[in-house]
Amino acid sequence: MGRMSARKSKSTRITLQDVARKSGFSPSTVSIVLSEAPLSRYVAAQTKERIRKTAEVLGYRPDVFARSLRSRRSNTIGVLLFDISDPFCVLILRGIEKALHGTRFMPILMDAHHERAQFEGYLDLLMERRVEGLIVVANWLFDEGGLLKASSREPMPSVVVGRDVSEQRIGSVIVDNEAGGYLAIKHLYDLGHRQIALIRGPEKLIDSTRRWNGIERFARENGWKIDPRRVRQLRDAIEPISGFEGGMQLTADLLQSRQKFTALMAFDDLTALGALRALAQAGLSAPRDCSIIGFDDVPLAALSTPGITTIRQPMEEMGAAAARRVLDALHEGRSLGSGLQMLPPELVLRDSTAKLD
Amino acid sequence: MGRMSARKSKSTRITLQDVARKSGFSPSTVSIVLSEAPLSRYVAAQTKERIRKTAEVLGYRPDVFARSLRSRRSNTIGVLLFDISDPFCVLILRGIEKALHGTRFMPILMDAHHERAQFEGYLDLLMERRVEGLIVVANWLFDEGGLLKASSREPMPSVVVGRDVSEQRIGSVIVDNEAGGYLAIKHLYDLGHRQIALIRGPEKLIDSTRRWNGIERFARENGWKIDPRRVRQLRDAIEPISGFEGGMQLTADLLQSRQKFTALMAFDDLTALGALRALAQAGLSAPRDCSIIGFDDVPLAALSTPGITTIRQPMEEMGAAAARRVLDALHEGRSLGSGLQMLPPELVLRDSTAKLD
DNA sequence: TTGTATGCGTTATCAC
DNA sequence: GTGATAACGCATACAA
Repeated sequence: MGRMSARKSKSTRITLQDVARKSGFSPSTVSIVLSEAPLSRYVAAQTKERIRKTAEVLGYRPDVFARSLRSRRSNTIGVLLFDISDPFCVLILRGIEKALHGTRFMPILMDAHHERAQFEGYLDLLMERRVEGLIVVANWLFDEGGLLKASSREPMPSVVVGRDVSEQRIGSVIVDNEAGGYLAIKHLYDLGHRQIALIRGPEKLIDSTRRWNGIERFARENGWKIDPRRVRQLRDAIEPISGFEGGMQLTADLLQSRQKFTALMAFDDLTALGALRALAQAGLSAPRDCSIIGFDDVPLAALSTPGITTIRQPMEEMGAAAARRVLDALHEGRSLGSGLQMLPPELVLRDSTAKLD
Repeated sequence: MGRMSARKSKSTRITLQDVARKSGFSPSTVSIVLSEAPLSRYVAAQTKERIRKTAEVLGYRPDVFARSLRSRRSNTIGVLLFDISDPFCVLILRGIEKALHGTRFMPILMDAHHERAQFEGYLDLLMERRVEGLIVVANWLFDEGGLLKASSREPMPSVVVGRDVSEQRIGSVIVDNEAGGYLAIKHLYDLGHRQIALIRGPEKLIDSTRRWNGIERFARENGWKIDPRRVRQLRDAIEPISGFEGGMQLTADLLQSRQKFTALMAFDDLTALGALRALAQAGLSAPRDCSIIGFDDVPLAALSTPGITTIRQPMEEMGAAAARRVLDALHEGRSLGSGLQMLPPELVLRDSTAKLD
């Protein structure tokens, strides 16, 4: 009776045992062959063939849970988003997915809704699911402390994309913000603009400083003077959308200040869109009355009218790079994952900037 | 020696056994208590207390894989997106997440990149991971055949949000497109517009027809005549972004046709943005020269200048509704999930429409 | 009300 | 080159 029990599976779920019986080989051999374990190198080609065929015919699907329980490998990589509604994230995601596609790994996504508690909670969840690696997509502010803590508790290859946390022992993939700031201001300058208003990013965001450094370097190199009266700064905030509000408000403020400016460099595209709105409300339009340049090249930048000239972050590539680093670390066994990787930005010409006449 | 083996776990992973030993109860009791099984009703309060405390102290984390292997439950719900880069999806996602939060279920996201093959592949992947329910977020075209097939192979509660596939045995959650079309045209009409251009959605998209029906009903009820010379239709396409291109092109076409129109109703927000661009290229602007209304209320609609007046789909609610239906079916054991659920649209006033003077 | 015994489907370690 | 056997960590039927 006990011997028969395996036979009476009602839901006709095919197990490895079934394949073994049908093919005439032992479960071990079947397992080795079907999971392409190293040992399968020593299995006769004919045997492999027969086993594979049988599995195919029976429609065998390995049980993920049994496999993971036994092998201690989940074949998953955790992807922790800080806020998926930020268009910045989506393309990064795509890059990650593409890089993971075809490997044995599948991404598990969690969105923290820019809430710290959720972030930690989901991190725990991912660890519980035994993800073998971790990619954090960070936009704006996020507290890397929690990540560090968790990551050290159960060390695994971790990469943060969008934030430089390389000082900690975690890998980072970011765009070269300094070069981006330089490119942006250079573009406006090359168009003939000299009276340029600047909206800096939030103080606590390291990106802000980097981009600013790029601007200052350009100013130094070209004998251009930054007029502090034409500079504003976004306030620290946790929601990306606040860039729009901020851009709108600060631009209105700039307009009221009676400091003439023929061009405006916004911290990012959302800020630029806000600036556009403020301009319109004052009866002005870009680029006729004022050129505007953004940063990021989120999808919206191309869809607004006028299209926003901007500095593109290669987001898909950044995502892919992050994924590849995790994969490499996983593959090579070394816990590599530390160190900073910077990708070059790129000027994208659209219609919001024009030559000063 | 054998007896000791449990003790020598190197990575200090705490198992249920450890909790049992430490607390002095048997593994089964501990299991019953910690997983809050029905039987735990009969366990002495004091026992529960002691077991919970011990687990807490030891830092016990149940092994997801062992648990799922044994219980045949994955505690996951598959979420299959047709294209995450469509802003339409993101809010739906959020709704799903929020509804699932706090339940024992966690969503597993897969993005098909509007490719049919990927769709099927990921569907398989999800089944392999033994998701207990399925939510498909469908925008634009998608072939429901595959879903149906898979779903019938291993029946589980499935809901599609964004497409009406209730004819099949799958649940659907959508916005009331007919009411939406009605609302949109009514708004323009109420503003005094009579010469209204219309850009219909792709022919194969059932939503197009529904919205059109709403328009026709309004026309009938108010003695307004739809002039076919002012009507255009988006071509069938699979990428949501094509709405922008289409809107731009068709609007340009309308402008050239010399059929005067004072307002334009676009199939969706992306189409409206395209129309805005075409208008600008012709030296016109909304709402001064032409009022424009969209559909969906994707995040971009609020950020463009002028802000797009639009018909809001309650996306977050739709996602939540879908999730709740799956949860209900799961909870009640019945395979309910069939039937159509329609949520009401809502007019969102922004700046792209104005009274005809 | 609690404990014992067994098996979920795999993979890993040996032995042959 | 292949097979027997023992875990992996948990949940549950059944016994007590």
